[in-house]
Amino acid sequence: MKKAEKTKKLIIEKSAQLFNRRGYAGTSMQDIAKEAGVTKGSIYGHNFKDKEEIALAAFDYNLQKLFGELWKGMDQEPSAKGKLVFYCEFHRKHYKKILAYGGCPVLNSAIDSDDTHEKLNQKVRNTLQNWEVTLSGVIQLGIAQKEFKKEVDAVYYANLFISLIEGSIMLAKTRKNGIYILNALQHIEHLLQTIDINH
Amino acid sequence: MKKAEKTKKLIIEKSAQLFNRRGYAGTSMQDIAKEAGVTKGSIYGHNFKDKEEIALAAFDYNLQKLFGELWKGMDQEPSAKGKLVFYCEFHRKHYKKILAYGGCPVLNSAIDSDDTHEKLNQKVRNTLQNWEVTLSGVIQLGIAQKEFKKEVDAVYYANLFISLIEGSIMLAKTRKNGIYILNALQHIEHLLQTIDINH
Amino acid sequence: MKKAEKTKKLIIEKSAQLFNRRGYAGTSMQDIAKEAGVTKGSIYGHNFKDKEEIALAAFDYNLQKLFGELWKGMDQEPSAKGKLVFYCEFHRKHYKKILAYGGCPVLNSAIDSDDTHEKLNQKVRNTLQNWEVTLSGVIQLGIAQKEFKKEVDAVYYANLFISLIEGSIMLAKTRKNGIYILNALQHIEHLLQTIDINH
Amino acid sequence: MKKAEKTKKLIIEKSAQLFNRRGYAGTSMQDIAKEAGVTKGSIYGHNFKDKEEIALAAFDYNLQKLFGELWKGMDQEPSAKGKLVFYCEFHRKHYKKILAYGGCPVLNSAIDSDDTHEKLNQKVRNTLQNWEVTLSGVIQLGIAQKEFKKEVDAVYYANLFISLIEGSIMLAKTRKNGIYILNALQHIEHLLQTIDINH
DNA sequence: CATGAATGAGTTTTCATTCAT
DNA sequence: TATGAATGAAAACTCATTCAT
Repeated sequence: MKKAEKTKKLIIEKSAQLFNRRGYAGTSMQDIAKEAGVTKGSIYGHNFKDKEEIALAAFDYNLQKLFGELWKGMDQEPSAKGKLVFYCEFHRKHYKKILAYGGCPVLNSAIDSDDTHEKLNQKVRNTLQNWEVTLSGVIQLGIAQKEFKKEVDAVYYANLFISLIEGSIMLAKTRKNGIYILNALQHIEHLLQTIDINH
Repeated sequence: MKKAEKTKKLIIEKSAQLFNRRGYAGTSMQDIAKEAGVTKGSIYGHNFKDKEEIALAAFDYNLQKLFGELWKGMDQEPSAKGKLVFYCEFHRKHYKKILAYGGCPVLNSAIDSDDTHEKLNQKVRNTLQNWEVTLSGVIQLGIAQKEFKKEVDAVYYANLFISLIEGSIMLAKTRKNGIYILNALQHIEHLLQTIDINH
Repeated sequence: MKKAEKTKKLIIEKSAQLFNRRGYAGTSMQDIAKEAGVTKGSIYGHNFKDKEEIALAAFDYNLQKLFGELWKGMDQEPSAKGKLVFYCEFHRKHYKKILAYGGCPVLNSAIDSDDTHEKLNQKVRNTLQNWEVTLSGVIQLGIAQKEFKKEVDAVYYANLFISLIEGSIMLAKTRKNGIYILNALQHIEHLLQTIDINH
Repeated sequence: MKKAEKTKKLIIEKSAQLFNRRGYAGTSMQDIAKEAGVTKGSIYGHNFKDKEEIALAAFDYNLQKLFGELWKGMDQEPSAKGKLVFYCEFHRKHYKKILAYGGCPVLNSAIDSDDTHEKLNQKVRNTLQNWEVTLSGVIQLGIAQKEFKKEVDAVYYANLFISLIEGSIMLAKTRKNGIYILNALQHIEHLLQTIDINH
């Protein structure tokens, strides 16, 4: 990797943490430059058109950093149930890291960008749609593989899972207590029982 | 009401909308002054020490405006089940207004304030705790009144409800579709069935 | 005294302390109104044209408050030597009060007003001239009354006394130690010995 | 010298004059920017945290500018008497410049900063202490070298000299007449005679 | 007369962005 | 390319003063 690419990556990495913690308006170019150890001027050099472009790249970086392994891991599980159990295990294993990192970047960016930053908002929208598609796809796979009852509404459950996790991350972050996430995960696993074909 | 009080109320009302839509850093005193039809200077003449103080008052105002009727209405219902059904009905009836208003101020302020605005964050924390206490209190009332099974974990369910609603509001706001909220409410009502003593 | 006059006096008294401590630019109309327990608007009522007018009245008030008794007391002494000893005694007795009050208003206003507030500066200039005239007059009286040597330069000594006292007040105020004033007074009294006709 | 250093120096130089003439509160960042020919924003780009930091640097600059040569010159004189005569000569030579510059920055800052600007006040306090130490050191050297009588109280005289000069600068500035300084210097030289071992 | 409210120009400070070197 | 320096607009907040009631 060339130096320019390395610097660009560094700027994204460092800004990503800041954006996740302080939001778009709360993160200054100064802060980013300082954190990345480069000059403000050089950020514009050949790398980024403006602050928004950094924020967009930072969002992608955060997604990959926090959830990259999640989808990979789920892929490795053959059964739908296994995939969804992995989904819960993953969050149970990593929620502390997510909280320490400033919370879920999807939730943070969703709230931060609505009504103000259309492009970032669009990115979040796409992400949430992908999550819905992926999770509901797994559930439908489960139905096809006779793991889950055939009358289960896959999209409905997918979004329940997302709502439970994002809502409980907000609770945990604000109330400084991870139990809310653990309870939400427990409930998701309970739901997996109820849609199990053997239930 | 005196003129000063009227103006003060106006400043809070107008700023409350702006804060809910654009967040703390994204809302300038200029914006507030313009929206309220007063000069920047005069805002400080109305006993507002600084921007933070306005934001704190605005948060209280938003809470009362959007959820004031909720707790009142629940109080009127004698049965625990009735209270919780009212809770769902209320959200079903008002979610469009909430979305149009910029989303749930508790969720928005929770995300906006963490890591940066301690006082507002504390207010949100208190609000979420009150919600937990109130909802779990209703469930425990239901247990006492033999409406709900005695082994039900009241606090656990209370926070599931909160997570589901807040998470789904984020989804609905971002994906511009109220269905996520309706589905979350449906699930809450389903949960109420499962904890019913006659279930 | 009518109420209006009383209020006017109160404004002057309270502002006088503030001006002496914080200077002209450092004292706001807000501060004055608060300290005097009146509204900002009422200050302008029929009392004062603007802030400068208050500062001018406050200067006169401070002069009278801190040094009014000095010139009266000197008047009562028949001999020139007695007058000047009283002058020293007075400062020895009152320097702590002067320091606690924010220092000598003549010195403070002299520094505060030069290059910026012509009218106040003129007032200070007049005051210092009066002091010179009064003190040198006493010395000349002493010469006439054969208390002091006839070749003594009255104006020269008068201004030495003023310089010593004002300079030492600055030292005492800044270094938080009254000894500098006491030493200056001791030196003035020593000088009185040296110009004594019996020396 | 690099451009940045040059600009920084320029900002200090220009602000130093303004602060000495108009005081801290009376000097605005706008004024400084205009005088230095830079934009307000750029001032903060030159490692000045805030206005106070500029004022502190300006004070040091003024001290060096007006009195730097004084202590150097005194160092060159071998005898204590020579040093103190140089001290007087220096002031006699430069008092017009000091008056034109807005007066003595130590006196000005002492009055300007007391009760309000603690850091600047501390700097002034240190300066006055250094002056005391330096002057009394010279007098003690004179005693050691048998130039001055051995019973002379060095600290007492040092502060008399400072009081006389600072007090007379205030007089001269306000009454627009340098004679007060010249008389104070004459008196200091007279005092040097009286403490001379040959007197 | 007195007051509450407002005004608008002012304050210090920060920002994203540009550009000569 | 990279950087130091600059820019100008905008941020939060304060001020002396005015005036309708």
